[in-house]
Amino acid sequence: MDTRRPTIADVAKRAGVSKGLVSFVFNDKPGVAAPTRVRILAAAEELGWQPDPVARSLSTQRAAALGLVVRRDPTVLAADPFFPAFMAGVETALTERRQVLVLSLVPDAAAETATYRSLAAHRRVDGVLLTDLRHDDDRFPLLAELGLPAVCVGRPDVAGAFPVVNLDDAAGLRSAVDHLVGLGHRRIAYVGGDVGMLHGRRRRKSFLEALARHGLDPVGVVDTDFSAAAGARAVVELLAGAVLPTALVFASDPMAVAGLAVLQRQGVQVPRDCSVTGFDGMDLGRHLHPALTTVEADPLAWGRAAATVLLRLLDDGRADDLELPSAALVLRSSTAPPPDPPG
Amino acid sequence: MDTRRPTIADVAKRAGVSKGLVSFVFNDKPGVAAPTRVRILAAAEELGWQPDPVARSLSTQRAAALGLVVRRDPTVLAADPFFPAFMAGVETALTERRQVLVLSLVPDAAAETATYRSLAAHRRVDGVLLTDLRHDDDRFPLLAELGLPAVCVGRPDVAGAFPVVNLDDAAGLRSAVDHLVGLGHRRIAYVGGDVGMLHGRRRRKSFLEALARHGLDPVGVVDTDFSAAAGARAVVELLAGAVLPTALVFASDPMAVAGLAVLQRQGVQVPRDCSVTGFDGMDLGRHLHPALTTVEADPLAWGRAAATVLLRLLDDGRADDLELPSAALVLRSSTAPPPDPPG
DNA sequence: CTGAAAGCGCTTACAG
DNA sequence: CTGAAAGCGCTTACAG
Repeated sequence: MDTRRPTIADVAKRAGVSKGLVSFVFNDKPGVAAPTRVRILAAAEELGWQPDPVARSLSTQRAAALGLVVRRDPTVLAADPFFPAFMAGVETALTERRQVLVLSLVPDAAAETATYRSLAAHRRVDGVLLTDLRHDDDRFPLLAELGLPAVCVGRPDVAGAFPVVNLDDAAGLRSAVDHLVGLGHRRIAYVGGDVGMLHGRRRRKSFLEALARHGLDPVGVVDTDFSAAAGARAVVELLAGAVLPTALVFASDPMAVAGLAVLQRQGVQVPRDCSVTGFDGMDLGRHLHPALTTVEADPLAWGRAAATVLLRLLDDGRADDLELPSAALVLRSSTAPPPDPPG
Repeated sequence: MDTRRPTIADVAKRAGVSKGLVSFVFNDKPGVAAPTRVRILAAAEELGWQPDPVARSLSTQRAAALGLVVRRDPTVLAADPFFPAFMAGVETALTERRQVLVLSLVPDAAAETATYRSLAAHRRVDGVLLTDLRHDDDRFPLLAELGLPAVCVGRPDVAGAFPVVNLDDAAGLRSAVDHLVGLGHRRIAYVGGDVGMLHGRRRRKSFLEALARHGLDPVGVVDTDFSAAAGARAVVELLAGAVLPTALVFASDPMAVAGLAVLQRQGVQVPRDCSVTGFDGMDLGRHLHPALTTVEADPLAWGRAAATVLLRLLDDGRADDLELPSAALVLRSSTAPPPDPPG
């Protein structure tokens, strides 16, 4: 019994054709007579043969792999519900296409750059998914230099060399503000994320704009690094301010959870004395006391879409931008009318 | 200007040697004269050449990639602090070795099997990291059939074909129980995880043994699937029982958080009326009110160790098991003496 | 200690 | 519509 795995030559011999023909069939090239095609497919099937991606890579110069380089502190990453779902979505798109996801978790900017360089130099991936887009993002010039195709997960702030798969945060934040104002809140504060990241920056802007549309100014705005610790500190700071907010809008769920704890610790009851909204739809939020009102997106769909668009870019040399359904407010029990409604 | 990337032939020509010699130098084979070696290295350096992993793979039949297939619901995965840190640890071990991590997130058993088969059939990875070990784990026969090397992250329940990198949970659980008993608790209940998973099963056993050493029986034991929702349900169930626990030991932090909320919702104050301990060291736990007493391991070190051992196995054909420092109890504020100490 | 050559398993012009 | 051959960029016996 031959334990050696079959090669294209075995299939060719069995089908009574040349290797080239077999290759043509498996690459959907035109010009193979239907009966021949059937014979070849049957031979491959019988032998259990599939093209070897490594050999194919050497010929085609394509890796059949997509890269995702995540530069985040593992602790912050662990608290974030986005990535696992996003990756699962990427996965669903890749599997059908016999592609693979190469993941790299890096601690800092230097490691990030080194990783992209290494991925490109060794052609380990054909393209990359760009998440956590930053203001003046140095990955754009880097990828241009490396000639590595990419898609932007979220809208970049520069005219793009790369296709964009966007999911609008603003609408969700607007609903959160509208909801609070509708409840009667006038003294609303915001605990934002990392403004070096575009989504952090945009959520902040969306909050301020939404508030302004009601003719309101924020009672306080604190920028953070998205960590729970920073969220907690921000609340301490806001509570020490001159005018106490009756509602707190957070740019992420982990911060909202930590903020909630600070409020409770200081004897502020949520939502009776102060309302709280989060952002991200962390599963744990629904199991808190009180359950967290938050803004939820669909990161799984986002991941699938981003991978699909990147694959399209690689195949066709171009791909259209894609706009996904917006993030939406999920009402739970951390919001209520303010303690002393005006009027 | 030549934009074509250099190949081994270019390096050989520049150094005035054959391609074989260059290859020997870059694969640390003996038998290259020192001066020649230096000349070759210099030529490669000047040209900025490094061996192309794809071409190398085709010759060596090694992928220079390790696989991690995670079969978990994205929601449960998102709540778990283990994986991001574990992967970051894997990363640190791989980078130095010019290896890459191929990650696959799969929803169910069928997809899991298909993924391992595909990874093996296409030689996309040289070996895999086995996490979330299960009782009677079907991955062992599968990997044996596929001839895919692996290392076990945690101790399997069968005599192993694969090296084991273990981190003992039992000690941490024991400290949690000892701590509670030392505080005066006698009515302790346990909210466990998925007993289909070995760590779920072992934590349960460790809890029961630790309790038995104090001559105590649990007031209740509930198995779950490790999800926050199940943790919440378990607490509802325990609170409806005949004898109320004064302390709850949870097999994971997300369950502990959800359980905490249920207690609070039912007017049970933590830790005054009931103490709570978690498991895993989720960062958010430290920012809760009350901050969660938990059992913490070092998943980053675990990831690095597991990858290192797998690489050793691939290089040498064998590798010794490795035992890491045990998980340890981290005291915070969710534990206190029981409301009515006996005696 | 070194060189020339075959081979890894594909793809893709090129010729017929 | 089909075949023979070169080439992708390495590694590794084999011969000297």
